[in-house]
Amino acid sequence: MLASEWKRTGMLSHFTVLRKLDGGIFPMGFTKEAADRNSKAGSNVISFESRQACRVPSNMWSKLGRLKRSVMPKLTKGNTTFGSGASPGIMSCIAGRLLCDTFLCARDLLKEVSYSLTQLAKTQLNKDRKEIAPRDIPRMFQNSGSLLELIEYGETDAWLSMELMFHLSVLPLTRQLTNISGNLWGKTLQGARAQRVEYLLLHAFHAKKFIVPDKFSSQLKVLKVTKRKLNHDAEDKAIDDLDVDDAEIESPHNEQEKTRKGPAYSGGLVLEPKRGLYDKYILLLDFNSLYPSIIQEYNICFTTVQRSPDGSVPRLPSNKRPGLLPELLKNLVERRRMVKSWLKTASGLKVQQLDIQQQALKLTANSMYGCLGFSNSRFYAKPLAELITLQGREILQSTVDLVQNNLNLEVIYGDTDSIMIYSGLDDISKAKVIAGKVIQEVNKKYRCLEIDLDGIYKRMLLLKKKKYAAVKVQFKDGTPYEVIERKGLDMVRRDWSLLSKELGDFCLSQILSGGSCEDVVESIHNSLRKVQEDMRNGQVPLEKYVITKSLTKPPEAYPDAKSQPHVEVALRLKKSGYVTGCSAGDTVPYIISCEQGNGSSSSTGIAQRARHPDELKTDNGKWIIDIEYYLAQQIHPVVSRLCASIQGTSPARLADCLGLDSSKFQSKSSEAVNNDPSILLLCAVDDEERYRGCEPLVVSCPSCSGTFDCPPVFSSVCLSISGKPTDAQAGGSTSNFWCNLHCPKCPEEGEGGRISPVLIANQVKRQAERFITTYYKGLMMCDDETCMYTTRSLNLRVIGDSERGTVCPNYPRCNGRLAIKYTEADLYKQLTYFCHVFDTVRCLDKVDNKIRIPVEKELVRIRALVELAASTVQKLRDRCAYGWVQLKDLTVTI
DNA sequence: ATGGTAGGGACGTACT
DNA sequence: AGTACGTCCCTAC
Repeated sequence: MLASEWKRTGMLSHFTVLRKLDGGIFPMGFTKEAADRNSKAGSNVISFESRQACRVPSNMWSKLGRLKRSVMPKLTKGNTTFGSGASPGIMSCIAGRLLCDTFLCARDLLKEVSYSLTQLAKTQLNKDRKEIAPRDIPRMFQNSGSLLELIEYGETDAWLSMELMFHLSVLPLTRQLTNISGNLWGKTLQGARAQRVEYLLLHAFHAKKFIVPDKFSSQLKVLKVTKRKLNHDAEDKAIDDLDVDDAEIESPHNEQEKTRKGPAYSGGLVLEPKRGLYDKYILLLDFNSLYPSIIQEYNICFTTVQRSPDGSVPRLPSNKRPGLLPELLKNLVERRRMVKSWLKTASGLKVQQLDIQQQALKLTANSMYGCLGFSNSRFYAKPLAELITLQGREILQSTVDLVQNNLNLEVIYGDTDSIMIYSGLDDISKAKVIAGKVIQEVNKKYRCLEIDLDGIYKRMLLLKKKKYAAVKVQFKDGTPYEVIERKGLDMVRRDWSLLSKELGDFCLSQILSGGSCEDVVESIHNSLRKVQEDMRNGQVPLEKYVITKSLTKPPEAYPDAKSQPHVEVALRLKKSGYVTGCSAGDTVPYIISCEQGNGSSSSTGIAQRARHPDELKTDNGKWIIDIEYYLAQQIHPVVSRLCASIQGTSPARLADCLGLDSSKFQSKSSEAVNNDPSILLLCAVDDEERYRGCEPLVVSCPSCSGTFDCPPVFSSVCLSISGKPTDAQAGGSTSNFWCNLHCPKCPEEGEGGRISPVLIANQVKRQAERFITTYYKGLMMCDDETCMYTTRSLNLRVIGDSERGTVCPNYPRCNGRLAIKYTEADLYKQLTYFCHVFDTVRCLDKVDNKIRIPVEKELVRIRALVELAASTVQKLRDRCAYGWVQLKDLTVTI
């Protein structure tokens, strides 16, 4: 139906049933208001139930379903099913009726950050939904006006769910899928994909007079396996009356699959990407429906493939007579081609119907392979699935070889069924010619398989396997326009905060803008500064910091959710009454665990968890939450992150600096760490500061025991690394990497005199400590802008005449004067310098032995984090006033 | 009861 | 302290 049709008044009717809250009454005037509305509508649109909840006459309740029943089934019977809110108990109540769960459908058909009704109404239907917190409901029962309002919200929710169903064309699509496969519509609506393929194959094999495999329940399988084992033990070779291949049933249970689903066989080939930013045309070619095509190309079927008894991958069939599977797929493809041809001349509602039909045909063809590899499928055929993926890998590899070796083109990436070719051309029409040539050459080799041009990228940033972005050139009526495509990057993932994603997306758009390197860097820096400022001023909405994660299992599946903090939270929310129906697939706020490490070993970094003795108390069955404790928990990730930024700092110490109760951040760190002065830097870091005039870092050489100054220009500390020392032992406490900073007194060759980052880091720490306890009283430095001379007052050597003041010893090159600074700022400056060197040393990227993070940026980052933490504290405090804290781990990376 | 594998990345714990 | 390895989540295909 068109929307205009079902939205017509009178097409749909509704009613609301209302009951009192426990121990409550209906507000004054409500009864009359409801009666008025009913008489106005001509029917009972509002009816209220003054008696106990759910007291339905025993002859009535089963009318919900089409099966007449006298005993109410247990509604919670069975697991609180995967993803769905309806348990088998509930399903049995509505037997014979179709249940369309728009939450499940939306999750299947759409890509959204959240699948809440509010979010979907906004993005799909462009409608605002009012959210009512459960805690507000009692208040709304207090007067007639607000109660009617509440009723309206409830009715709106029902309406929105239904509108969503129409919007997503759930019914037409599932009906088509069901018609194609010949299964039950109700099952398709539940999302039983494997069953659709099962029925499709059942019908096809039955029509050809094959005997189909038996269907085993999982219980039967277990029984059979144990029985078989017993038989083996007794060396009893008696024939089992339920005979099935040993390899197929036993192996999944025997091997790793017992411990939750490792892959059972190998899948698609992913090429190692040639990373980089490409700015000339890139061709994206991919095979159309690779796996269905392979089945047809090589005639892969139960009826054709000869399986080897040892469970190895079978050989390709030599049988030329088409098997059933290829025939079935061929049929689906042909039907789809026909539907698509009708589509060209169709109009109106017919277009929509045909389009859905072709979608359904494609979905069916594509899901066949997956079910061959599905261990619980009636048609489970691991050898076939393996053979198909093996062919896929070989086809991709041979295509790459052809393109590279015979056509002399550069393949920069490819995944399962696609290759990307860097043309190196500025001219799109020439690039297209190349694409045409490749397509021609590749397609020559195959009968059914077909490679095609899937897109042309103008620019592309290739970062890692499955992580890239590109400017895609598309055409509308012949005129080109550009779209940015993002694959696998942070901003397409749901588990990053909005702030981080927006910022990342902006940076990406700049990088792909084609502007000069300087402009791009400038503009990215500007945006980072802007965000930093916004965060400091509290202009970033709290929601942008929030991270949410989904549950893959129902909360009940985790009895003591030690390693699933979000699940633990979900359980608590449920118990506290705020969330009534939390189930797998729900998105829950991510809050860190209350558990502390087991204490038996040190953990990576200093991210120990806080624990408070009064964590949760129960009083008359109600949960009492220590707000301060939760506050500490909320901030703890932030604090830990900061600590990780500046090694050697304890959460407690940092909490102290941020004005928090440090006892709630107590970790097992040693006293020495707690006294580390680097924490003091946090309050003083200023990105405007320069370190000119700071006391240089003194490094002692491990070989000759002599000392020398670390270069005062910090970028020169950021040297590349000369490689691993030969005796570097994995697992030892020494670093595997070395700066090419070299002791000037030791010979250049050999191992002597090389300085490791760890050594520098230790020197920095020691010197910073010494500095802070002894020498901070006075610093003398030259006031000449270009001069770097600094000295401590304690060992001052002065050149010049005392009447004119103290002259810089760099005389005669320098005419500056030495000024004595006693300010605290200088202390911070010096410490900042140490910190700077320290962090520089820590910024070694072990992947390609290059230092990636310029020191200035690191400082900006630390400062931003400190500011963020401080403002977060306040925001969290505000939030706590309402009860549950919803702010999550902050992972904004500047 | 309710298709597949490959892979990145965060995080936690055990081990050396 | 550093590493190895497993779990979880989400994505690409």
